[in-house]
Amino acid sequence: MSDKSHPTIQEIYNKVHMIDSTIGQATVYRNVNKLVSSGKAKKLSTNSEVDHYDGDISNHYHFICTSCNKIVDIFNFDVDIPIKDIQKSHNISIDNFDMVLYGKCSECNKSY
Amino acid sequence: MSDKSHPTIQEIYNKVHMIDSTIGQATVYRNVNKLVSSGKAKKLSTNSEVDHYDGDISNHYHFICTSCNKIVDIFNFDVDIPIKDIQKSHNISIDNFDMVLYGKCSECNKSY
DNA sequence: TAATAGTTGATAATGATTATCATTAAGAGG
DNA sequence: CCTCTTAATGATAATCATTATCAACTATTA
Repeated sequence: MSDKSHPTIQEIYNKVHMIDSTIGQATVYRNVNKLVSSGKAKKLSTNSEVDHYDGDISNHYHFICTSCNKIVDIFNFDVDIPIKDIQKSHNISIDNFDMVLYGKCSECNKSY
Repeated sequence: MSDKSHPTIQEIYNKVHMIDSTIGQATVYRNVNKLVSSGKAKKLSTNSEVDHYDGDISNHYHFICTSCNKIVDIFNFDVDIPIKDIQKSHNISIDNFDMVLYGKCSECNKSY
């Protein structure tokens, strides 16, 4: 839950397996899914084939660098205003969202 | 490209196969991927296991009803302002984004 | 202690996507 | 029309992430 690296299941498994080598992949899948379905963690669906997971369930965006594939949290913006507007204008209720921004991070922009 | 239903590959295949039954799945996969990688269509990665595709590459959000799984386009908001702010404050360049909102549509909110 | 319910690890099964490959189609000169 | 080269196709096999299965183990309860 404290991991800020947005790991994949495989990365979580590797980490867990280091600590306790008796734990299998299935257990990691089961427990991560349990966290997600109980709302204690979030699944990040991206354009990459593997899902990433985030233990931070607070409202924030994600930025993915299309060069180095790094995932960065984006916190400093007011997300409530557009959400409320959309709810009102479309007569829907929004419980949750995933915003994924794609582009180049500052490091990858430097290199040419 | 004119299909506004955000179809899956399977749905595209079904439609295409009706028109010309000699066309196989592989061809649909290949050509849809070609459209996506050349920027003429977009892949929508959602929390569901199958990807959906959108021939409309203009900037807009998507709303997915968690009851009936309907996907709705959300156009009426100004997406440029937060994007520009984020680019400036994080020193990144954003080429593209996916915003997926999850909740209940007006029809599913009515039923109880 | 005994009974029941829940969790686990190993492995098989599933299902969406991708790779392979022989065949067919398309294009470019001549 | 021909030949040559290159690209696209359909069928099928392979891949890979995820899920289901199931016997063994653990926890809980009475």
